[in-house]
Amino acid sequence: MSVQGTAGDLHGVVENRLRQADQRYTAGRRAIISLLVSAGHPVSIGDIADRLPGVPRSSAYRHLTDLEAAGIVRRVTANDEFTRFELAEDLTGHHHHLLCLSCGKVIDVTLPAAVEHDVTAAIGQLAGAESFQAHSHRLDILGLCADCR
Amino acid sequence: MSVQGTAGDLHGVVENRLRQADQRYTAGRRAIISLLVSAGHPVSIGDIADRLPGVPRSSAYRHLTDLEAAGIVRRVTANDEFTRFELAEDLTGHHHHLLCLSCGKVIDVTLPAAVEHDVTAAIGQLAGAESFQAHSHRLDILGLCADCR
DNA sequence: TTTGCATTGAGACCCAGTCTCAGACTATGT
DNA sequence: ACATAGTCTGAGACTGGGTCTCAATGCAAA
Repeated sequence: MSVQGTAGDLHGVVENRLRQADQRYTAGRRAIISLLVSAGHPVSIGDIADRLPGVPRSSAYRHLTDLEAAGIVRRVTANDEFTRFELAEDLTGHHHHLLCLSCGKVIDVTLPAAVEHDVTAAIGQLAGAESFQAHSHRLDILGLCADCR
Repeated sequence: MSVQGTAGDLHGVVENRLRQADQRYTAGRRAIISLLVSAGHPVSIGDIADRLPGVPRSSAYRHLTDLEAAGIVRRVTANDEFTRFELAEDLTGHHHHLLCLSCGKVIDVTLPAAVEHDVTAAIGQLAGAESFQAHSHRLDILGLCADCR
């Protein structure tokens, strides 16, 4: 289901999606995508400011908003932390998060396929009962990471 | 597992928990708890300001922070919306949320017990593999409510 | 009633995130 | 090569949710 392969493939996919949204794959956007890929976990605006000092804050927000609208990145909101961003699920595969309540660290994890399947089926039923149109779901596990426990 | 019963029981439980945290169950806090109980769904600061005009914003935040620290209320963060608050799970029972991406509405739902059990077991395994100490989990279903779809 | 401590209201303050606008860049037509 | 139109970018002002401070008040125990 997910689009995986070399980094070159991924940049091509990103470029195509931006094209479909009438947008260009410029240096600033490429820098942010490369950062998200190399990080391998959700990244905050602060991380981006640290690692990409040449990209101003307003541009970073704009890029991320545009990339989100084009279905390339996704927002991750921890409990009361600031927003983080990661590559969209269809570029990386469906997964969930371990969120450390102490340091804010985010670790990606994947449920066993059978459990994920049951959850998805249950969500379909619950949503149907409320006439709710479900687009996606997120399962976040809150606790303390190995460093903070 | 959940502490349920009459409203009187609940206020007693709240009072005891505050006592254990060396805090009093004062009029402002009681007003907020009553609002959370009567609302029956997560409530935003804006809702509190509307329904409890006598409670200033700074006091409302302080009360909610204190109540959260005492394990009486819980924060619910929608995708990029502002924070909402609800009674802690052990006062209302474990449940999950349908979050409307358009209007921000939150609907409480409960997974079938068998699915919930499998999810909890899977979380235990995933957390263990990462040396992560899991305290709780949240499953949010994102989409459009009946009014917005 | 006094003393000590928790609680409260009012408002200044902070800062993540948004908005605006002028200038730079890029693609395409001539 | 030049012009033109439209997109993209940087800089900074602005917004508003959330926090912090501090003086005043309320409550409990002696």
